[in-house]
Amino acid sequence: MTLVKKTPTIQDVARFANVSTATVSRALSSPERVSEQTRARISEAVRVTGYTPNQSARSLRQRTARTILVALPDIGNSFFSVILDAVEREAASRGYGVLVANRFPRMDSGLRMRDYFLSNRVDGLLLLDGSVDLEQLMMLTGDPTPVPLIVACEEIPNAPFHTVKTDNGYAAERATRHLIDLGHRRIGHIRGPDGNVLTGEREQGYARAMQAAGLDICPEWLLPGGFEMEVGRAAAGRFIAIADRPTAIFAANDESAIGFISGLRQHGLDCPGDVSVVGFDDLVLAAHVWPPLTTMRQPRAALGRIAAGALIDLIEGERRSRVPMHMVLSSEMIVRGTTARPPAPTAPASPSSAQVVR
Amino acid sequence: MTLVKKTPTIQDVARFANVSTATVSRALSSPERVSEQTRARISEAVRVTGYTPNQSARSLRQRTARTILVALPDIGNSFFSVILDAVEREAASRGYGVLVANRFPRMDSGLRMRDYFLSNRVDGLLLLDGSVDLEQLMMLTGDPTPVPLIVACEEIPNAPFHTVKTDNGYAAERATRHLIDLGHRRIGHIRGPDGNVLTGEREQGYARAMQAAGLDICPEWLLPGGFEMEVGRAAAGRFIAIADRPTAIFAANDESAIGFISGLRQHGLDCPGDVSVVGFDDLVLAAHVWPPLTTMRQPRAALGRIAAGALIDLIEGERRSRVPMHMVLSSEMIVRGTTARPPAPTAPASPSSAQVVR
DNA sequence: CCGAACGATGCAATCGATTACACGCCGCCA
DNA sequence: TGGCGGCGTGTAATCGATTGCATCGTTCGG
Repeated sequence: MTLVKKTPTIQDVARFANVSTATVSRALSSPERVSEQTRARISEAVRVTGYTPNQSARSLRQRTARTILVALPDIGNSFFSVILDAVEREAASRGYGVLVANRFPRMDSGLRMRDYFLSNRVDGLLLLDGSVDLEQLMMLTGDPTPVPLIVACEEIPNAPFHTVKTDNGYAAERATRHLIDLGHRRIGHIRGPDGNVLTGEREQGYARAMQAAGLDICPEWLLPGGFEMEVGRAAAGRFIAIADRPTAIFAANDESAIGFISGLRQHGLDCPGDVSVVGFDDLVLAAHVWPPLTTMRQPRAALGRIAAGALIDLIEGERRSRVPMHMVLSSEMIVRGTTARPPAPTAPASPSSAQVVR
Repeated sequence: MTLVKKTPTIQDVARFANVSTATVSRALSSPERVSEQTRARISEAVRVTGYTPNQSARSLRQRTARTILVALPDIGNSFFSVILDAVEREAASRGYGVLVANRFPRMDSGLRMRDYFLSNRVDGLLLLDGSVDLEQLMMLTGDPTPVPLIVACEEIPNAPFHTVKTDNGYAAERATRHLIDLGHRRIGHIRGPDGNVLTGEREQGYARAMQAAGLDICPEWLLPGGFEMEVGRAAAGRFIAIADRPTAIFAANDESAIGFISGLRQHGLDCPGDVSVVGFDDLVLAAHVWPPLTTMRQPRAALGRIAAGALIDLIEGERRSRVPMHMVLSSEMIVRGTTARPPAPTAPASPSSAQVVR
């Protein structure tokens, strides 16, 4: 008895309203082209039947999916997931769905992405990861099927893509200057992962600030790094072995900063008593560790929102401007509890030490 | 000159291989039904033309989208994003895409979800949030269009849905017992948010452990809570005002535990010196705060993987078993640095104090 | 030697919406 | 009054893949 009622189609609506399907379609997509009365009859019919347009049919005909693909290296990392949050919200507000592709560079990346596009499941790509294969990407975006693409957070060197990112270099400079202003003279740096663009940008910002203040950088102070806590903790091990230790560290991101601080503690050093630390990102976490972390805040929500918005603009206006656009958002210095004046020297620096204060 | 080459269709492949489109389709979806040679010619043709099936067309015809919708309250929260990670991986491995709907309960939830289904964009729903409107959900899943649905992590009381979750009650019991075994007798609890199922389950587990050990619970020790760090910090304020303070706290999740510890510190109390704390979840963060947090690990990756797998099973075998299935994963006790023996009493407890050790 | 059965393939309908084109009607202007 | 230009609507083609049914050989059992 209980017949499975089929989901209503545009045909049902048309029949109910006594018009053709063409008219129903028009009434829904460009209401001004349909007379007042018909429009009323149709919206009544839609209401009664409970009609929802079938997206597959629409996609097939119009060759659009109203969906964007967000490719990221690690959703599990809250740095990215906060961005994803903003992206999803912006996309939803413009009627777009968000498909996620996680662990992007590792898998068959290029292939899977190509599939998504060629199979018409997505209209554009938001790339939150600079470490992808440029070749494949170009193949995808270049002729004969140029694809709307925006790279956010990172940047692919020498690649002609639109980007949205923060002012990494300048932010690193400010972070370092903050330490200098507190009176630190020997300031070290925990680098980002090798091969990442951001690593270079932040390190250079750090170097510029040091140079501007007339401070030299001892090579030992550049600790090999990465973006994970473990790496920061390991850096602490190296750090305590340095003969004439810096009194402050600028870490390339919050995770390594937090790992570093926890490593310091294991070795009996206190932050900020013995060593001041500045991070980068301002993860939610940063405010809640102890001591709360001084850091450069990346406006991640804004970044996600802007990137998603720009991508959808790109999709909808088919004008893929030839010259790539670069949007730069500014970071904000957040001073909390991990930075303080340097400890008073307990003994004069040994004369053989390499570091210099000019 | 530069003609825009169209993306290849099944027609192109058929032409190239000198067969009909039907044969191409069969060669791709059920190779055993096509002769060896034809299959070879076709795969060659696919290779040459660079053909990828158009998903919209396929969806339209087969009424499936090969996509699942994951609804969650907050992607930005790493608790969820780690699950999402696993979900995405499992789904991808089975050829499914993952659409995300964030801040789920707040928005037009029911509506948006209905749209996703009715418009044939998704085949099933993975709900990581128990606080949704049951009515709307039933409307969606009930006849005439039953929809594959799995609720993970939480559970909707009295709703006939399949669920995948951890053994919250038992886990809470074990966490509490751990404190008891260390010698604590006055043990408090920071509750989860009001109205959340998990809040009750964890609180009851705590109560059971106390009762089993013959310990009474003073109402004051039940701190109003929530799942955010702020809440934990606030609880610390209440905590220090208690006349005869507990020597240990079982917090309903890691965030509130961490916030609580940081609040303790502000009030001059040490963890675990003065107060031991156990959390719940084992966020990545938990291992990296100071002191590293003792907690009950929820197997989040497994949970995501299993939930996604079960959902896809549900989608593919159309057998929506009438009786809802409940999968329970077991948690794991992770002992780190926030729990220790209770401090030696500095003075005999005042005789008027309310707490009791029987 | 005949017909059944089976394997391989083609034909054409189908999924549901969009849209180019055509048509009828009305009003306006010459 | 005839022609023209909108406006509102309908007809039917179209998007690309899947699939029920028909067809054509071949093989094999009786």
